[in-house]
Amino acid sequence: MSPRNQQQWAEMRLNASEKIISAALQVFKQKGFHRASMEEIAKQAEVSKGLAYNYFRSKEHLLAAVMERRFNEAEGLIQGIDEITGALNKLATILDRLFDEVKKDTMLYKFTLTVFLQSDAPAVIRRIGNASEKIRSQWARIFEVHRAIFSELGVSDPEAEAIYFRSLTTGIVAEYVMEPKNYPLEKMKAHVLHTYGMKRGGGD
Amino acid sequence: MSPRNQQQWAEMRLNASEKIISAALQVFKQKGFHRASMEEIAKQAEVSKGLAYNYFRSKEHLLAAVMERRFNEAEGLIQGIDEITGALNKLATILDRLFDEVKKDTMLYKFTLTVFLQSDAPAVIRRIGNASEKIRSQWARIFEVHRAIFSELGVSDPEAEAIYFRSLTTGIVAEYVMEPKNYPLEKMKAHVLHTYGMKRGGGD
Amino acid sequence: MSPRNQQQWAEMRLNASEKIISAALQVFKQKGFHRASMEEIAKQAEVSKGLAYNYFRSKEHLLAAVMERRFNEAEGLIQGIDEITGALNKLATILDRLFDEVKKDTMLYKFTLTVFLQSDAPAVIRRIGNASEKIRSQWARIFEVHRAIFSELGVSDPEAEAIYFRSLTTGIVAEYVMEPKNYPLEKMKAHVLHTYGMKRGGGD
Amino acid sequence: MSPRNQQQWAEMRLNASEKIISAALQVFKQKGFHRASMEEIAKQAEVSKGLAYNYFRSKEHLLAAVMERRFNEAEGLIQGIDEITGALNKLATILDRLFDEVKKDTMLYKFTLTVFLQSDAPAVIRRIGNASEKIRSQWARIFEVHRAIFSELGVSDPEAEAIYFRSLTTGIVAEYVMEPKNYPLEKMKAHVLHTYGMKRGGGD
DNA sequence: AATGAATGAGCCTTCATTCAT
DNA sequence: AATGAATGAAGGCTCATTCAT
Repeated sequence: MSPRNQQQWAEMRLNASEKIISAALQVFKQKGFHRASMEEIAKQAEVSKGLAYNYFRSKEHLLAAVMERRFNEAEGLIQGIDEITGALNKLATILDRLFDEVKKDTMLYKFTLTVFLQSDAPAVIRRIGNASEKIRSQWARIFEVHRAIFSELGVSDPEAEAIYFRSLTTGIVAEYVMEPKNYPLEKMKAHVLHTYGMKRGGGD
Repeated sequence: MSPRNQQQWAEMRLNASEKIISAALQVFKQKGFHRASMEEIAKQAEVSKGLAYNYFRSKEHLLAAVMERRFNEAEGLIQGIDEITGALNKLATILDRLFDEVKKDTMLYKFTLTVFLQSDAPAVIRRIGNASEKIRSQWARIFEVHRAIFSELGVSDPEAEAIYFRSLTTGIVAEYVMEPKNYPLEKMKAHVLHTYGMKRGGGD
Repeated sequence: MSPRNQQQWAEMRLNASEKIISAALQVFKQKGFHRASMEEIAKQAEVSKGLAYNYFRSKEHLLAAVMERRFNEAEGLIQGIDEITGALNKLATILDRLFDEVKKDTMLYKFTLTVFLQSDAPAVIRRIGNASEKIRSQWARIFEVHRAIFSELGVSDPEAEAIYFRSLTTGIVAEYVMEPKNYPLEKMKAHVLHTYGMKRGGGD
Repeated sequence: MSPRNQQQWAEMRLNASEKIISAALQVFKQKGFHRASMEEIAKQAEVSKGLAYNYFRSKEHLLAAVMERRFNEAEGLIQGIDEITGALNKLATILDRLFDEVKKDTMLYKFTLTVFLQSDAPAVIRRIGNASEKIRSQWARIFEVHRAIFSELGVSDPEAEAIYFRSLTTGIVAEYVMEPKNYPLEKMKAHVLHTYGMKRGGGD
């Protein structure tokens, strides 16, 4: 009743909610969305199944929350990028960060890609609203950064180039997560940078 | 002895088998592997559930058969490519074919990508043997064609370039199937060709 | 934290669990293990199918639980036997109790024997652990009582005699449950006692 | 059409029928009645599933046929027993033969016992007629031999003794097949003979 | 007589979700 | 807020049996 209690409650809620989202991500990464059960997620979160349903109306809503958080974290990829001098350096930094993360947490990226490719999952997320808007805006912000870099690089159609770049990195990540053991990630990174380096040189 | 001769039996088996595989692909495309039920697949194939299990030991085996057939069809992408003059033309043809197909049957490519990204599906296919070998060899053949083209293009490291190219096309396809309405597929195709064209030009 | 306290939860679990075990035994007795369906067991227990799986991981685990309880009840056969004077009286009491039970609940003994003879069932129970140990120790305790009685009877090899006795009673029960209408159970009981009586008599 | 053809057909029928019965017994022994599938039985018999159904109207009818043949073979246990001098020797011979067989083909006896104990199987066999009568008469003949032996032994109630003896051997076999490794079959045989030997001695 | 493709009922099991407390 | 017992709808899979040839 007292404001303090309310705050405590709010914190508990936050904590529990966060714990559940984290647990869900863990289990989703291991088993994929369909094979993950609310039972296991709740257990992993050290929380009752009922509580999970207090916070998230359905398994799909929980997925949406997981994806939303993922996108919030994705901002790290472009954080402080403005302070780096030189478009190529920016690009290199972005690739470094992305590929490092992909190597460190391969399953995470596998899972994320799967969600976006699932016949129904993206639709689900879109439908779920709340998450949708945040994800969309986050996505847009990242894209904008890319566009700016290519603009700085003096590319003729920076928007197209940004889409091209995103496709390229998506593809590299996708191929990597399919067969991490055999995919020459570092070589591909060098290849990408080399390509853009040549372009810049050639464009002058 | 036999009321039907060998050939007749074989034809019956093949017929039913093909019907089931086709139906499975239809349903997989619509719902994804997990949401597709054997019941629905059988219904789509106008066949009893039991018969499906007569031909495929499990839903996963059916998936493997579907994927195997997909890869057989994938050969079309590189068919007769040798008769085309000029590495760039070959590349252009491959991209034309691929992107045409992706546009015509977007769900098919979405499904295929999903299968390869699923946490467990690739392992499944690998485990299922029979299919595995054919897929692997088909995959290798396509890759070899790519490599040869880049070799012809005079690229310094054709193998790396082939991997890069595959990643690039995978990424473009992936991004396209995620949002077909908004993705500038044609522009990207032009971009890819332009990129390689510049390279060739740069080589002059 | 908990809406119910530990004890309440435990009681609920025990209640439902017991209801399911009892129902399972009923259905197993009527139809045998293989013909009994979880559906029917749940219905008999006035419980949902899902709940049964909440308590017992599989039909086989349920069987193990049923058998474990049976063995706990089997202790009744030797309860208070020490307080009876005279080895022959002890033997007579054991036979009385056993045959009375067999007559009262013929199907139960039929079922129990079947379980132990099933090609796979004993292996199953052994595999299921938990139950296994209790059953084994219970079995051993009963055997020990028999051995002691024959020891008291002055038989030369009490252990062999105990095995012989167990085989004999198993056989009588088996033959009885096969054709209860026609098997002269009482006469056989008298015969057994007479046999051991003669032995004692012969010792005089 | 010609008599010769008819005979050939009859032979083929006999052969196929016998092959199927043998195969069924093999599979039943390994898996038990319920886990055995007509598919596997037919395969084992190198015969089509359809043919099996030409000979046996149902799986249960096939079981009945299997059991009937078993009983025919069971006659071997008492064959030529009349030519042995001395009731005790006859008894010893019967036990030798039985226990030898049980040791040699434990699964066979396990299966047979299971069939008779199954909640429904005996009823099934009874219901199936044809087999029933043969089995019943065979059973009666064996019992008669036992009775005669005990009569010769000078036992006061030979019929009761025969039932007792059958129960005893049933029990020994049952206990043995449950745990062949640990059951002292030879010792029990000696015990049985010793018991009857004492009786004879005591009866003088 | 003989084949094996085809059927469909039935079974075990899982799991998202609800609900009384 | 929190618990976990309880539900019931599916879903994968098996298998006895039928049937056209």
